[in-house]
Amino acid sequence: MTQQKSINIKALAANLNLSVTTVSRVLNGKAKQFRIKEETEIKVREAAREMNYLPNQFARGLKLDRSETIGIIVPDISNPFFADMVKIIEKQLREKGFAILIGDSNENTEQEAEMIGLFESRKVDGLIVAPVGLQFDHLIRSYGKGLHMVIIDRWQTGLGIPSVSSDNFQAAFDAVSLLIENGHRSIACIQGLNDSQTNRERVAGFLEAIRKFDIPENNCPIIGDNFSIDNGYKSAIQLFNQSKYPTAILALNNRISLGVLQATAERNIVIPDQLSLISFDEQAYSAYLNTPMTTIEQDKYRIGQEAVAILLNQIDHVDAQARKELVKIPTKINLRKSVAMFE
Amino acid sequence: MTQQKSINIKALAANLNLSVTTVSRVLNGKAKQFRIKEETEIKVREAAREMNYLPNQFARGLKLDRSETIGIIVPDISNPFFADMVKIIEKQLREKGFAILIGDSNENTEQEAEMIGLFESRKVDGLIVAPVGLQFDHLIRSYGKGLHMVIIDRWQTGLGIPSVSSDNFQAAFDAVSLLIENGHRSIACIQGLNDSQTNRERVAGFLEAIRKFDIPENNCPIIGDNFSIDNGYKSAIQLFNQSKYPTAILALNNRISLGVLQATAERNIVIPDQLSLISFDEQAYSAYLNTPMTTIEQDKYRIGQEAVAILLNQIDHVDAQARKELVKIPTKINLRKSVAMFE
DNA sequence: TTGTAAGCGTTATCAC
DNA sequence: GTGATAACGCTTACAA
Repeated sequence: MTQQKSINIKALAANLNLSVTTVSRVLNGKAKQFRIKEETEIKVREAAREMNYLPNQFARGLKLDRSETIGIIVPDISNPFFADMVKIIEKQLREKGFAILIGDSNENTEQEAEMIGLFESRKVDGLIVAPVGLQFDHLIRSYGKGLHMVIIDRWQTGLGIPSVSSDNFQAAFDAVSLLIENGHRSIACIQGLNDSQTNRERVAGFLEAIRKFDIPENNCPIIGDNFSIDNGYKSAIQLFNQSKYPTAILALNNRISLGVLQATAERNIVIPDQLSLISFDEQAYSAYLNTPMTTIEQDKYRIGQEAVAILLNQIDHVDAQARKELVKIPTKINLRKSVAMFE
Repeated sequence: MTQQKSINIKALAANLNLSVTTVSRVLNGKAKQFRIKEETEIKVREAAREMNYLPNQFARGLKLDRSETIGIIVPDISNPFFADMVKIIEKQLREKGFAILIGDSNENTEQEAEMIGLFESRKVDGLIVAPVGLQFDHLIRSYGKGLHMVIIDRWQTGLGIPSVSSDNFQAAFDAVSLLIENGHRSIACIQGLNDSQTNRERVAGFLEAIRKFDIPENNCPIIGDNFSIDNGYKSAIQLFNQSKYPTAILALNNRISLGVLQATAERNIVIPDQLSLISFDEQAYSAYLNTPMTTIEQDKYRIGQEAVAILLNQIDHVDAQARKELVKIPTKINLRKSVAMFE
């Protein structure tokens, strides 16, 4: 069975004894502008609905050089953070009539670049991309060629491409301040991929808080090297093997804190009695753990909203000069039982 | 800044002093077929790469009535099950050269139907859809019109549309059998949306196991009415309020079991000492909970693989008659510490 | 071995 | 108020 040709504007016009021009005008909302009889307009609209007319977007796109389609590329859609981002962005764009092409780069820069080609040849009107984040030249090149683009989450300084990201520095700073205000004087940071911008900022916020409150840095180890469960587990075990381990841990993402939980269960360390824990990334389960976890939650909704707004601005040629290079979105802390007053 | 026109086949041909025909043939891999000089072929390929030629898919699609694009519609991409499905399907289809249009129906049938229109006008070559699952006529209509389609997860009997789904009956049957073999004689089932096919099958499997082992049905309450955390929580509390509550719970999805966890924490019920628990849906956190949870894991990879295979078959007009209406994919149990020998 | 030209379904320009 | 027609960039039947 082959896809049945759906009706086209020519057939629709023939059916109505009208020219394609008139039909096209009505269907594009230009009836007033061309002073088309109201009677005609109604006839056209009704027939279109009845005959289930759907404009062929190939023909439309070819003529208008516009697809009403936006591409989204994320490094891993099975990561709930990105899945949520996609959901939010898809909804907003669909409400504006756009369709969404999705790409999962699988944390692979080469695939990311390939996808951009795939999307360019499908003439996307713009691109929202959460890059792998280690190389950016292909992005810069496409943006330079005139492809409308917004980067979310994993930006980098000096890219020249509009970006939207959480205020990771402030988030870490606030979380650590909270721990300190609760009496903690020895706080460990289990970090992720060292040369990602995200990690750098979170670590910087951690350190800044330590310094501001004059906590000896020696009491506050920064360990770990990637964003995996395993790294969280191993780093925690490493801490627990010391005679006097820190009274609190800041985990720089949700995988790391899962690893920490595994380690505490194994060592029978009770949270928060023997260890306080704050983790980046609110998750569906965060509130339902044995000890509900205090988390740093990113405002995905606002990140998506800003990204969409900036992209549509680019597409509409508006505000070309007023664009900020980086929009920082504040985070919030979900205070739960995994943080206790120490001493 | 407007999107810079990328080079077209005409310009490319002019640059090479060749006709567009020849260039088109080379680029479509028909060089042999038309006995184009190898020298010419190489020249063309090099120039295309150098000048960064990308075929305009509007023009191509208009001519060929084919988009090399597949639509995927899911009811909620923030649900990790569907996010994983999308990841798997996207990868497989991209490897075959397809781009993916994504739609999130937000558990709303009307939006689902609207999206199908959006995708049809973009001339998707086919559709993989996990429907909301309460109404199917719009799907049947589109499929009847010749839109290639595969349904995953939430199928229904008698649809006439090829479907791929986990063997929910067998999964529940196996899980309950396991509990019974571990000495449990009073097992509760906390169910989800009552009139969804998925729920029906899982409950049927639960009952079948109970009967097969001659467990009194009175000892095995089936309660709950939707797939939410809250329903899991309330149902569990309802059970715990009885003087003698069941020794084991089967939770029909991951949200429900989160609610159960919340209730056990609140009531200081220790898993598995006082209660065994098996939950549908393996999750990232399942293995890292205080008591690692025994889960029923769906084989998303195989579901995706089968769905893609069936869809591509439809598109290639192959095997039109050999198609099965429903492919059932076996599940597996991840045995962890939340199930204990009772007595 | 390569080229010419028609046609896919729209929209926009110009004409009436 | 409405219509005829060129053009968008590609593939392909037919020519050479």
